[in-house]
Amino acid sequence: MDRTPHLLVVDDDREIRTLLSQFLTRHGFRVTGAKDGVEMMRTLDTARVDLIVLDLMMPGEDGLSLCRRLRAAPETAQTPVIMLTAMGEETDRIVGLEMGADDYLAKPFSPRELLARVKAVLRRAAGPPAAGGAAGKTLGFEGWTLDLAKRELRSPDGVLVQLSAGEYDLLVAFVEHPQRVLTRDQLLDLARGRSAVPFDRSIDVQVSRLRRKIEPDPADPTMIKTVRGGGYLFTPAVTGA
Amino acid sequence: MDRTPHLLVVDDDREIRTLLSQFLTRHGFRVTGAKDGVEMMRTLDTARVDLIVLDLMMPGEDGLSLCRRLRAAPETAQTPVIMLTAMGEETDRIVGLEMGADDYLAKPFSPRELLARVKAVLRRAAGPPAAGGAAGKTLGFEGWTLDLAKRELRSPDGVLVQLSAGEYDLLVAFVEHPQRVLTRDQLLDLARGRSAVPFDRSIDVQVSRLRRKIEPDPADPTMIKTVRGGGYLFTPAVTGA
DNA sequence: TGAATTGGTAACGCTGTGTAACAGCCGGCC
DNA sequence: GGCCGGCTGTTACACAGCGTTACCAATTCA
Repeated sequence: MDRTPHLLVVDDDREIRTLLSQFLTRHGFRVTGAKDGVEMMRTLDTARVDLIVLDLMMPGEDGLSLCRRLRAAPETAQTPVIMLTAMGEETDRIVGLEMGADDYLAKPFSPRELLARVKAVLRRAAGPPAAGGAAGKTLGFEGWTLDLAKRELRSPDGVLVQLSAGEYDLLVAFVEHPQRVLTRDQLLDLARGRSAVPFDRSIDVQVSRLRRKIEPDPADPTMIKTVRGGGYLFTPAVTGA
Repeated sequence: MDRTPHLLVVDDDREIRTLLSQFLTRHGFRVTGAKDGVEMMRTLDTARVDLIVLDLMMPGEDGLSLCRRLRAAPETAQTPVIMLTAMGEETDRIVGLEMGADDYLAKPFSPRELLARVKAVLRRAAGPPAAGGAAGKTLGFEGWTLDLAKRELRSPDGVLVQLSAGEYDLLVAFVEHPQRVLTRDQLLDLARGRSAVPFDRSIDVQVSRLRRKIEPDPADPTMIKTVRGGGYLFTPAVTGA
C-alpha cells in the first residue's frame, strides 16, 4: 500500500535539481531528476510519474513548450505540473493561462512552499470525477482484449480471465510499453510504483504467475519473453481500440 | 451531501474556453463551456449550474446584456456570475457590478486568481442553494436505475430494491465516480463525510452488504470490483438519463 | 569442463480482504 | 418509559494475493 508518489524534477541547473530532490526525498517522495526535455521524456516513457516540477526557463526547449507537449499527449495529459518561474509576478499573470500548469511558483521560493504545493496538487489530482475523460479505453493484442475501465482481460475466445490486482497491473505495464525491453526496475515502478530492493525477485515471480494465465505454453513463452541480463519483453503489437 | 460545483464558462474565444475549462477541471470543478448566449441558455435549461464565468466582450449579444437576462429570469436570478473583461477601465467594473455580476476580473489574469474568486463567490453563495431544480436526475447502469430524487434503486427487471441509507450513499458515491479506483478513504469521505480511523473496516463491510443486493453473484463481483491495495472500482458505464 | 551467474517457480509466511456474528445506537410503537 | 427491530461499526476468523526465500535448471564465463 506504500505507493509513495513519484515526482519528476525538471531543471537545467544541476544544483537546484539536487537540492530539490534531496529535500523532497527527505519528505517521503520518490524523486527523479531530469536536466532537460529529452531526459524528461525518456523518464516519462518508462516510469510512472505522479507529478512534474518543471522549470520555465531552460536552454533548448523551454518549460512552456514542454508543458504544452505534456498536455497534448494522452499519456501525460492528466499528470499534474507545477511550474517554476524566475520571472516576477507581473509576467506570470500573462503566461499563466497559456501554460496549462496546475500551479506555479516564482523563484526564489522556499522548499517548504514547494512541498506544500506538491501536497496540495496531489491531493487535488486524486479528487475530480471522471470529468477528465480519462483512460476508459480497451486495448487489444493477439486477439486478447484488455478493458482498462473495468480492469478485465478477455482471451481470444471471449472468456474472462481472472487476474489478481498485481497480475493486472503488471500486464498493463507491458501492454502500455509493448515491443521494448523493460528492466525489472522499470516494471516495478510501472506496476507497483516502488523501486527495487536488493535481490528483489518479485517481478520474476509475478511474470511467472502471469505467464501461467496468458501464455499458451508457459514453459515456452511467446508473449512475455525473457531478455537475459535485460529484463522482459512484451512481443505482441497492441492496438488501441 | 454536495456534488462538485458545476461551472459554466461563456467565452467566444475557443482557446480561452478550453484553457479555463482544463484548469478549473483540474482543480476539482465540473466545467461546461459555451461559446455564446444561445449555448449558455441551452446549458442552463438542462443542467444545474452553480456559477457562471462570463466574458464581457462577445460578438452577438454581449456579456452585459446576457447578465441582465440572467438576473431577470427567476431560475438564474440567484446564480453567481463572474465577469471577464479585456478592458481595464474602471467604468467596466462599475457597470459590470451594477448589472449584477458578483465579481469581476480584468484580462490578462492568472488562472489562480480566477480560481480564488470562484471559490470566494461560491463560498459566499453557499447559503441559499434552494434553487429548487434539485438534481432530481436518475442515473442508469447495466439496466439498473438509480433515482436520486426518490433515493430509490430499481433492478433491470424494474423491481424496487430496498437499500439502507448507508448502502444508498455508498452506491451514489460509486455511481458518481464510475470506472475509477476509489480508496477506502475516498469512499468514506464521499459516502459518510468522515475520514478513516486506524483499522477501519466499515467500508469493506458496507461494500459486502451492497454487493449482496446488487451483484448477480456476490462471491464473484462484476460491478464493484476489489483492487487489492487500492480500494474498490465501480465498473459499469453510467448514463445520466 | 567446471564455476558462476541468471532466471523459473514451488513453498511459505505476512498482509489485505470477505463476511458472519455481535453489540451499540436510534427511531417507532405500545 | 420500555420494548423491538433495523442499521451500522467492530471484531474475529478464514482465505487469497504477494513478496521472500530456496532450490534447481539454463546459460554464460573462465
